[in-house]
Amino acid sequence: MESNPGNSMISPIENSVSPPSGKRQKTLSNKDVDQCDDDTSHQVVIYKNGKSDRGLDAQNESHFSVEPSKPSKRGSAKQIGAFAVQCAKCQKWRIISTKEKYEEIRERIQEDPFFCEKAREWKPNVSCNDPSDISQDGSKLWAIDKPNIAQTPQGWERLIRLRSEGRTKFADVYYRSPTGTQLRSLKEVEKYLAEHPQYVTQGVALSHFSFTSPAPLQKDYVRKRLQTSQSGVAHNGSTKLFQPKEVQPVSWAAPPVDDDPENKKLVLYNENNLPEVVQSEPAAGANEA
DNA sequence: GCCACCGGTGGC
DNA sequence: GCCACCGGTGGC
Repeated sequence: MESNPGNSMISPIENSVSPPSGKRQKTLSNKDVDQCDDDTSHQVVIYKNGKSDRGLDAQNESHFSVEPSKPSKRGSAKQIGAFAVQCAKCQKWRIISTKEKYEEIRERIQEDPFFCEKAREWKPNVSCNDPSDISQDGSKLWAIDKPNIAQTPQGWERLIRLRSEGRTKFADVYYRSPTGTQLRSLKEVEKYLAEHPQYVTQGVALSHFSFTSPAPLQKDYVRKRLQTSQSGVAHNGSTKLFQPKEVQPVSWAAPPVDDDPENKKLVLYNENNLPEVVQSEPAAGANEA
């Protein structure tokens, strides 16, 4: 038995803001991604600088959609563009069709490793022989999600809101209750459930909630208290996209790091309006809507 | 007025 | 030192 489920999941996130006026000035350039932390192996993020998304592997983007349920009041919010999971066998990334499916997989990723075949539920003939659905080329913002996060209860929604670069935190996690109430901590959930016992009766429990947010691959996305380079890491935040080849094997995938409960999932963020996918290998069919 | 976004901080 | 929690507030 393979000692480790070693697959990770990621989810591309994109900036769904689609302001016609589009004056996004943040365009991180390629410096963003510096995946140093080799040991973490649990979080990755890629930021997409608005370049071209030429060879999009569209087939996925069409399905997924993390609809912002609300036209985002502030146009700056970045939204998750897609969710992906890494095959425990071939290490390739597969875009997961829906957020729900993603959460379902994430919840059991350790006991029930993900393999390309599983993606056939929404991508008919896919196998390990097919190219990865997305590649880490620095054109998107990536973040690794934590494993073992319970599936969001029916009727509820788990939201991840990214903060902008340079803030003190990477993202905020919220839950939206069936009645539309947004809750931002376990305490609030606890209180809410106490006030709405019907959900408890239905089986909703505190253990079904987790406010643990994904972490960015780009380590300096979040402002550090002191950016001294005390750890002689290879952290060269200058301009450079990390090289897919080199990087891939690192963190996220980390098949060998089985005991690391962390490294299981990833989330990918993207600042553009386009949903998805990087110009990875020309996957089969680029059928963009 | 509401709420998305942010920073501060107390507790671990 | 990290992160869960929460209050403040500016943009809409």
